[in-house]
Amino acid sequence: MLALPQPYSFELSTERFRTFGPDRVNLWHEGGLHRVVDGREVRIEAAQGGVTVAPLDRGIEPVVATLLGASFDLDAFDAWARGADPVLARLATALAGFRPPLAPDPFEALVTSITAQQISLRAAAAIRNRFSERYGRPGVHAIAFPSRERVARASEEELVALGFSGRKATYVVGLARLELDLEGLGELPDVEVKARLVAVPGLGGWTADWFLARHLARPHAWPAGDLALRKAVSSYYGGGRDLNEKEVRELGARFEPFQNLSAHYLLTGLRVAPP
DNA sequence: ACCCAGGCATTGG
DNA sequence: CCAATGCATGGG
Repeated sequence: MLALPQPYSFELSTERFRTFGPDRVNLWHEGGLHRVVDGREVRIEAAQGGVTVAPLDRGIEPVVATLLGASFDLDAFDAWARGADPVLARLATALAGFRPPLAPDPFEALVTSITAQQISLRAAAAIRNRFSERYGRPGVHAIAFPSRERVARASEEELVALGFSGRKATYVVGLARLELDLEGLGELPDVEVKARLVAVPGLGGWTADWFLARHLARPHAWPAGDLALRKAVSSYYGGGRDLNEKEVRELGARFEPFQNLSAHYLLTGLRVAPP
């Protein structure tokens, strides 16, 4: 049993893993979430006061806690939303206990974003599944996301055969082979993380923002360029008009200091509790 | 047979 | 500096 700060909604928090098609790395299977952690497949299920994790070997708990977004301060967000913003006040109630899941590993976070650039999340998931099946270590049902070392030995041609564009194949193999301490990025402030990432071919502002949001869980991360976020912000705040990236970025100031949680509540809100 | 989908780099003005 | 262009697959 892994206790999570209450309230916690396993159903809402894992919605993302079911909505865009099957994800072999974070696999929804018979009412539970399966993922390979440290080489062993674990099954995570809803339980009173948190989740059960089986098997619960040494060292598993911190990774699962990260995966499930345990570090977000939902109480503070909830209190702020009720006082500051009617839209989020409503979503905080409608989505009570929703915690954005995180990518526990930086290489996984970046490659996942590269696959999702420009194309639908369903198409990206299909390509990523083939990629994981090809290079990842299989568990029982789920597959471990391919390691950086394994991808460094892959060829661009192989990736293209899996459905990557020629460009994305170059980016992914290049990232795997790049001498850059991805783990060390977590020690740096937001702007510095972003600067280092954007300097890498294939990683732009959108990818860097999602890295800050969904890997590092940085409170101020606000992916204003994201198409789905722009759509969500437009429908909740745009008065029937489509807001452009600049407008969405400027509107982000209104969510200080909870831009990351606000973005997730708006995105999930649009699917689960539309205006 | 289209068109769009949770971008990015390159090229041309 | 900004606009136009090509890219890959999956779903409508």
